[in-house]
Amino acid sequence: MILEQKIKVLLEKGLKKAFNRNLPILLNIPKQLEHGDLSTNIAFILAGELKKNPRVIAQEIIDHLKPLPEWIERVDWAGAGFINFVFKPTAYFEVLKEVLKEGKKFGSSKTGKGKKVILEFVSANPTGPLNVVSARAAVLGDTLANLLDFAGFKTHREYYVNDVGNQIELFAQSLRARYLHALGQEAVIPEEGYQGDYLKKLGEELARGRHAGAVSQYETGSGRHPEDFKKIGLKKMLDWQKKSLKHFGVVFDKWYRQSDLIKKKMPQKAMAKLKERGFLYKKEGAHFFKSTAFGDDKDRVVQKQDGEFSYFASDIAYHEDKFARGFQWAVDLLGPDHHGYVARTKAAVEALGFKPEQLTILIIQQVNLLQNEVLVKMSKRAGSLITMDDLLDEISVDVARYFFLQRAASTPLDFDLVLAKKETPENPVYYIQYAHARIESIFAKAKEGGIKTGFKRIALSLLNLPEEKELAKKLLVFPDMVAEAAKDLAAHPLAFYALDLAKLFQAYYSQAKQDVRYKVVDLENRPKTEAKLYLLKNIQIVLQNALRLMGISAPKRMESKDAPFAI
RNA sequence: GCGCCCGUAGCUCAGCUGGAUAGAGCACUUGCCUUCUAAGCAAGAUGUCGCAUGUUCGAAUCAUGCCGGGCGCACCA
Repeated sequence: MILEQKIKVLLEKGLKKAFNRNLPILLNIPKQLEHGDLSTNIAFILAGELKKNPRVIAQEIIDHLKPLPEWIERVDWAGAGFINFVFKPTAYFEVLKEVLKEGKKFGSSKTGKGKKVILEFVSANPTGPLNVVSARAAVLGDTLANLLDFAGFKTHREYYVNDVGNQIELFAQSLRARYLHALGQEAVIPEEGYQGDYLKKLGEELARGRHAGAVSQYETGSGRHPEDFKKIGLKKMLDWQKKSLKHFGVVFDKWYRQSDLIKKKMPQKAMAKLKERGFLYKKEGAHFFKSTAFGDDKDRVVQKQDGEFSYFASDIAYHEDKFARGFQWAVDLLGPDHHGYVARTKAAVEALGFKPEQLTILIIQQVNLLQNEVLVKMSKRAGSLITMDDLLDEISVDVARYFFLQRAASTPLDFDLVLAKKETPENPVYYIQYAHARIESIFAKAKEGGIKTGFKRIALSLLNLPEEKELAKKLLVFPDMVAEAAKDLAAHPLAFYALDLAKLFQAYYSQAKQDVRYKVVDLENRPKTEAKLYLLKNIQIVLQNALRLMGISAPKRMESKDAPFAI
């Protein structure tokens, strides 16, 4: 909070005068209103050192804070020795001018100092449509990128395409089999291949093209070359994935192909570097990376007995390249099945000569898709999966995004499709959007009454209801929440914050039914109306900022009132 | 066996750089629509914060051990 800094300085001076000490001061906002606006436990910390009663210390500190700035009403100690500050109510509303001035930028900061950060997320195999787990990763990664941008970082969203290796071969073979089936020929889908319906359709599509005689660029001689299936299939899948992601509001800056990396011989180069640094050795015909030197459980194969590089070798090269491209910080979002990867990847980064803190790996826990409380088993190869697209057939992007953002990445997510649909009417996201829309319509009402909303001279003392102070407080805490969330790489505080703020507003608004003092638009009392609108404008700005960071729309009207959630 | 995540209200989860009476959403009960959208509001009930020990003036929060659940431990990607 902006006022917090001022209190800190005040306390520092007081400490110096009273005890000649210089301690880091922690302030927090008490849960109980009776405990004031800000409180500190500094007396407890000093008590240990000075061997004195914290209450006595607290009193001494308070004595040395005088004279108090005019915006502080009083300071006293309470409980076992907490020092509590109580502000004059107008202090908050005064500071709200900052919110108005900063508008869209309110809450942003320069803490990132323009540091270049690459976020890699989703990175699913390009062998099929994206499932709901990818959806979670996509929404979280996208929101974290927004958050980091807002906090002053320079972010880059990247999708790593595993277009090399066994899975792709199996995928191509599966597609080829489907294609041949469509032509009435015998063919077998590999045992570990991809059974999904989408490949059947694609195979048929390709076969139709052949019969029509329209397509030939993929054909060599009499039939399609096996490589073509890889190429065509890959393109189709990537286009599909891009489209699905776009529907979720997620657009990547770059789709980075593993095959490009291999073409450029980057694994070789990275391995050479590791060797040079002494972290590579040969055993039983394979090359190992000495990841145990950096805390991994065991050393990892980077070049197999058959001479091929392992997937991990490409990954090492990929991370090397991230830093070579000038990113100072790499954030990887991985699925829960990849958490065994954390130690070795961090080890690789360190072995390549980078600092361990330059790579942050976030594990996103699974999404348990439930249908009537029964777990839906998903397997891409078997073709039984609920895709991102399916999800958006059921619920809106706004709801989906909010749903995924409500939970910490480390928490598994239970998602009952039936329940999600049913719960839609009470979904918090509509509640938040409603708060925003409601403010909009209040402004429309005010405009009708010819109320000016330039906010030139606002009589702040007219904002004298306790809820108004609470609202202002909540608004002023927004930048701290954003900074904290960015620091923790956590998006869920945004979701909770928005809900809290909406809740405070809705409660405040509703009081007007019982109590005219709460009525915003009052043409008989224009100064009061303007003051309240000033507060509401600030609320709206902050709601917009919070929603924008989450990639959720801030509608001016809530439509379909009569049949709110007919599906 | 080793490693990672989780265990907080009936359900799903916040809170966890230790702080003063542990929160939200959903579900439940009871009220409230001549007044800026009732997609709403108010009131009510519910907790051995998995268990134990320790550190501390103070522990849901930190440490250690245990119990329970999930996931991972490939020369696959």
